[in-house]
Amino acid sequence: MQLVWFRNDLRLADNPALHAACASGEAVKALVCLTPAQWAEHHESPARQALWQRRLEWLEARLQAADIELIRLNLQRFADCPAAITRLVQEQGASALHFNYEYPLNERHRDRAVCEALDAEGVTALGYHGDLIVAPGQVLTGQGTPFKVFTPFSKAWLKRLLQDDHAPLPSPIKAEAASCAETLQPSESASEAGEQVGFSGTVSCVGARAARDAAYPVSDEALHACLQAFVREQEPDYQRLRDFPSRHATSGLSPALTIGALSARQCLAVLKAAHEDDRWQQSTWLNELVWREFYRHLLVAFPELSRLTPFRPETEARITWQDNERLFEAWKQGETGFPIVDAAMKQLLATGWMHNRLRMIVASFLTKLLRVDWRKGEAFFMSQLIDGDFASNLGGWQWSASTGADAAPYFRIFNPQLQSERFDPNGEFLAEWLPELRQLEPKARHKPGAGQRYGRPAPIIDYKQARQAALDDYNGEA
DNA sequence: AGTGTATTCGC
DNA sequence: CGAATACAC
Repeated sequence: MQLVWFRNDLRLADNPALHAACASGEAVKALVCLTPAQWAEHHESPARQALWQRRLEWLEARLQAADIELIRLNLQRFADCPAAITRLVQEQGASALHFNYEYPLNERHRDRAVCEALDAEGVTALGYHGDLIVAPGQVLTGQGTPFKVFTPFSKAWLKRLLQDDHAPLPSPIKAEAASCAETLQPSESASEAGEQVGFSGTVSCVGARAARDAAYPVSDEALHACLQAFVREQEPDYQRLRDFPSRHATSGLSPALTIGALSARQCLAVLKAAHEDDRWQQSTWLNELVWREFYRHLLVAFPELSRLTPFRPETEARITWQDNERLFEAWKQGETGFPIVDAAMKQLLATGWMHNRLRMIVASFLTKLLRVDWRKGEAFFMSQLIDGDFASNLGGWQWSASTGADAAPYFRIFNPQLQSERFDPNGEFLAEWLPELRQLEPKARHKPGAGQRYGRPAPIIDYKQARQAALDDYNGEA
């Protein structure tokens, strides 16, 4: 008997670990380790945990139909895994354990300890790079070193991609009868989406509204319909429309990617299939998937990143973080008095999801204007996001704080009002999340007047002063 | 994946 | 005098 250990790879197709176990010809059982104390330490959000559980139930039903039992080990922390899995392997008489790698350091330590424990029992434990399109270590500079800058990485990544066939692995489990297929809600589902790359996984089907209703679909039928619909109908306009939060022009597949209900490789396959020529290679949406790959490759090449150390410590040494709990609290609650920041935070609090353009705006606001340590923002995002993904979130926050690989220069400070006017020109997004502002003319919503506040708080900082203070601090003039 | 300010251009 | 451009931060 062989075991497949499912983690954030809750899928049947394009799953190398499941594929290998089934290919052995032996009986197969599936395993999950429930480690709520560890998830809490990782600030994993309730929304993400609920999505993972729902998808697990879907997966369990499919596995059962193929006579694959799902075994749940109720543990607390990753450190409990080696002993519990060893005991299980002995009880079940398993000959091998298969799993797909996860790249944060705690996960890698967990997996190494499990491998060593099983090795001592004479049981084979095998890992696979099922989470990535191109495996870590496969994209290197001419000197054989890892890339630290995105643009050359992406060129080398594409070149490496084209050297191999990256067709997704088929599901080793026969398709089920359509009876348990989720039905897609008409019209809304495919268009409400968003994807995240800077800060999170990348893709979901239903955006904001659905998250609030716990209505992100978890069946393959629904997820693949969403992916197909996005690539066919929205991806062509993705570059033009993605930065406007009110347009719902992103894929919204990030929660599914983050828990591995969909793989990046499956996304790529659908994108390629939609093109008869090579133009898919220029897709801006593909570029977002490459960001996801980049941040995972970095995490493998520079394991210390997992300890929340700045990628470039010399940059962070020049920053004095302010430990102002009042300002941090205002940011968390969406009560800063800056409409675009507050609307974005309200969207996050209400739905567990935030448009990526807005993630950049609120992260710049927190790190540059409030000068709150980026690690506080990183942890808060993880605690709220339904698509919380350690590598992407970490990469996004370090990019925003200008401490990361290929980060924004420190002086790149977003002006919240200009960003609002540029990316929500008609004030529609503001009106959706700050209903008090609906009484204002669209153009006036970006900056409520000095006297009348229309039910919104006064700005907690003076933008010009805060911007100058950040620059002065960084330049050593403080 | 930016902003602020000075300078120049064009009417 | 607004738009385009240049450049510093």
